[in-house]
Amino acid sequence: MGEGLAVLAGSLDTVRTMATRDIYETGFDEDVRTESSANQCPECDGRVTTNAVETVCEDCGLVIDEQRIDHGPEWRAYDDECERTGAPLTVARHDRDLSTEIGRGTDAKGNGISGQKRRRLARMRREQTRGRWRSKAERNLAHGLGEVRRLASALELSDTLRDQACQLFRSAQNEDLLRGRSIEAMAAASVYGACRCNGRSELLDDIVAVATVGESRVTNAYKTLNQELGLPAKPVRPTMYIPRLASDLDCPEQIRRRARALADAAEDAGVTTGVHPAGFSAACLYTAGQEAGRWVTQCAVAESGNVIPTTVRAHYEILKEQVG
DNA sequence: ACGATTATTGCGTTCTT
DNA sequence: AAGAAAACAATAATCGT
Repeated sequence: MGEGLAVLAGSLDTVRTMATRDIYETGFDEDVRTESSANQCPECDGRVTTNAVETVCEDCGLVIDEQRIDHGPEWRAYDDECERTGAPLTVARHDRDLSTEIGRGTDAKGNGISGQKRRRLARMRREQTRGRWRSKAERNLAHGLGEVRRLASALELSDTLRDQACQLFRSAQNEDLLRGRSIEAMAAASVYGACRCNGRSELLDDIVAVATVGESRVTNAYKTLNQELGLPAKPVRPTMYIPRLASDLDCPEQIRRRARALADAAEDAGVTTGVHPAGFSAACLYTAGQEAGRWVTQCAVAESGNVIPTTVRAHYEILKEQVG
């Protein structure tokens, strides 16, 4: 009995430890990305990975190719109830771009319009504009999607990613997550969520930098978004910080490559779970610098990674063990 | 600058109300 | 079921060399 309890206590301890180390490791277990060693980034010769939506350089973040999914037109049998045709729908506009615009000046044949007819058209246009938003919710949706589009454009995200963000915003509104939160905050959170779900290296700071609201509000919105919708967000990995920190420190190409290799090896070895990604990344750069003969100090890399030298030191020790 | 030691923080678990 | 508390790992702060 006593022995059994001891064993149970031991296993519980292990479980708890693992749970604690899981903070930065939540999300997908399997990595859907596949490496294509044949491809190299034209900008920096970095390694290139391809996922479901795009091919992107891991070093500089350059998007090399997008794999758009085009299922072609829908061909259906005659006994199907409906046929669909026309321009593709988009999730990026509140009315999916299906609304009618009433032009001015000319009719369909390009002839001029005058007099009574013009006044009638003007009235129709006014009513059309008034009736465009059937409800407050729809108005909010249009506002939110506009903001998402603006953010996506400011961050130079791909159309695919932008549409995912728009879809997230729609879901957020459908789940009534906007209550008590600003539309701008949820829009920013949607963009961030889309980035995280695709394993992109954009950080919260990057989104906040172009957002119109403060970081805390975006954080709050993203938290609820993540909780309520159960986002398949991928963990933030140390390798995501390497290019950022490297350019921040004017790092030589060779050292950056070495730091990447170190970070990759560490991730494979599973020693990066539960640690501050930026801190570990900073340690990788420091270690690579040491190997190449004292390139930067611990303090320097720590500062650019927004951590303290102690943290860099702790991971530096681990990296030395790894190498040796 | 680097290393060692101590303090703080944030987390999930577990016990309690 | 919700909150308090003890326990733990990672990080920050501090001091000494």
